[in-house]
Amino acid sequence: MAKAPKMTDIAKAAGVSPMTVSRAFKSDASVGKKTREKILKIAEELGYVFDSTASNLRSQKSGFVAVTIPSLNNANFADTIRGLTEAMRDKGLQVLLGYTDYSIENEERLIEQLLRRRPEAIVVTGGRHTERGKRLLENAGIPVVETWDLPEDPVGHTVGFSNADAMGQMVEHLHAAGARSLAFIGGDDNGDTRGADRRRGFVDKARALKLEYRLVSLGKPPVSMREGALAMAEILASDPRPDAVLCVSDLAAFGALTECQRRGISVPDDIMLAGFGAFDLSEITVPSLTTVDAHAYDIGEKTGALLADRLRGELSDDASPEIVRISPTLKVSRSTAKR
Amino acid sequence: MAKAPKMTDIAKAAGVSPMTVSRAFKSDASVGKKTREKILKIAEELGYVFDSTASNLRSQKSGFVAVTIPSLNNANFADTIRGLTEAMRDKGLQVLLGYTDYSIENEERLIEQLLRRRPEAIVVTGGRHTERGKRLLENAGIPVVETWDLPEDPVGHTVGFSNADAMGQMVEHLHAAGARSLAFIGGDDNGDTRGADRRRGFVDKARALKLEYRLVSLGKPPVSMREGALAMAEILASDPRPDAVLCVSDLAAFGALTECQRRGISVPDDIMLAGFGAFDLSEITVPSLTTVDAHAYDIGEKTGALLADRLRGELSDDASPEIVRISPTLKVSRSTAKR
DNA sequence: GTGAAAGCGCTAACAA
DNA sequence: TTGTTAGCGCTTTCAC
Repeated sequence: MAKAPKMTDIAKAAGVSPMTVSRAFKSDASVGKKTREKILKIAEELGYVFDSTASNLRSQKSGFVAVTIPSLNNANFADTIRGLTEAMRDKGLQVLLGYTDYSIENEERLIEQLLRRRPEAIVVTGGRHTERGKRLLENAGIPVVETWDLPEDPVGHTVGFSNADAMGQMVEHLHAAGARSLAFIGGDDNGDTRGADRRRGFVDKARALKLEYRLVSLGKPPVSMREGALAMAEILASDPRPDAVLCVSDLAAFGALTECQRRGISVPDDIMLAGFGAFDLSEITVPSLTTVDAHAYDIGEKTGALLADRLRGELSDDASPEIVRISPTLKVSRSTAKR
Repeated sequence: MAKAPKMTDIAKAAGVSPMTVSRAFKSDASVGKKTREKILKIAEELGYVFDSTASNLRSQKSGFVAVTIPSLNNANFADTIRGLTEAMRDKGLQVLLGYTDYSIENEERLIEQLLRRRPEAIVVTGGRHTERGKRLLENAGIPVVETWDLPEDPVGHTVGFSNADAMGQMVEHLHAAGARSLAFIGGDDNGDTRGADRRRGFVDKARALKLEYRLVSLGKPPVSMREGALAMAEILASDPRPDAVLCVSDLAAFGALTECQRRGISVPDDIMLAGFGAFDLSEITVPSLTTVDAHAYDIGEKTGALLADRLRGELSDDASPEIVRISPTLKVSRSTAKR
């Protein structure tokens, strides 16, 4: 196969200068209409593929927005990425994605790796980082957005919500539904700050309402369906049983629900059950799960909109770190509705 | 904030040439141990971040492997990406990911966009492409891998399996389990070739075994849990009912299962049910779902291994397109085990 | 609307 | 082990 043609090859073939070819590939540049058509036709015929690697270096714009999420295999984060990708697409920006497996040490390595690609902005999940990770973000010289959280000391912009408050609302709902003793199924502390915040919100609100409560913690995050089932088995074996079980995610809640099904325990009549995250399955389980919709897609979309603004007006960035608060919605459903 | 330091700045500060700094950042290059340590220390102090954008241009190596998947929000594809990412990480290669929403027109646009970044290889899901998409792949001048399928006319390498055969095995299993009339829940044709192949495998095998069968098709892929439930509702309303229902994915199967639960229909006693994909939930539902494990993670890992080989020995590539056959495993479980 | 010259920040190739 | 020179394929800048 012949060597891949470059811009000068197209220029020669079209009888114009490389600069004109370059302009022909930008939609807004000033090129004669016929000239452009001719150039694009020749380029297609020769199988020319624009080299953004060179363009990026010269123009000092990569067209990337770097993003880190804890896990690919999580519908919530996938939705956020979709929202972000779609908000960016029109602006000609591409998402460069990496996952951390819920480890801030991995996050640090990932951030460094991503910054080497010279993204125009970086979006991270959560507000907890290693010291060096945080320093890398601060010194990156590009807009930084922390999502899915409201960090106390944000690095840059924020698009998120209080996981603790959202879980607190859930506790209030269960209290109103008649529950007086609760259990919380979640992971250990390490890594998943959102999970830890939810647990904290649970504990604080349970105390405030003078409810009995207990915590069932499993290994490191994310808590799987299977672990949810194991935790529920433990809870069901206890005496007295709690009136309601709250879970760090719908996946854990679903696992817990199946354990009830296996044992012939009725949800919500024998025990109420709630999840977090409004995953697809929460709507279709029997009974459907009460959960919290954190509006994952919106988080991505609003992050994209925020960045689109910032990347337009050059200077406007360090001027004003922005905080976009998302309001999670409590979705009450059958699993907490005693008949 | 001061301007970001570049290699020459580090060189000056360390009293060496830029070339030595460059070498200090490659793990295998020949630099004095003390020199390297000094350089790395200074770089860290000055907050230097290596610019791979420039490196890529000069060395004509991007360090990217481009990957397209139909959807981010699918645990199977997420697993494949994890497998691929982990196989690549050691080789210093990064995955550049894009999703097509199950549309080969989107795929074409995506391929073009990805190729502009000059990836060192490209991995696509499935073997069906637009004409121009296929041409782009053929002319890309880099290794191409098609996955999750065994295309009749592969562009380059293949790491996949026959979706039709796998579903055929499932039909055989149900036949052996005593089913004589079957139904298949799946999507329409457009886009999801894997789904269409599974349906074809279902039909062919059902005919070969002289089983009665029917198809329940829903909108465009992916078939959701909700659609699975709707399809099952339709099937349960029919008379006579089929003995077994096969679904294009575990997600559809789970939706179908919940519909049975809602109506007090016992799976497997009243009707047998099977899915595809070995999603997490298949193990934990009540009853657990018979499914096909396509070894999604392996697909990614083996693709990574294949590419690592090809990207090492320069010439070995166009020499021999490789076909790596994955053997899906039938996972028989409670949902097809009549008591 | 188009072109010429210079250079983005690294590293290949060669030299010492 | 270290340095020098040139240049990767584009686009900025300035000129016409």
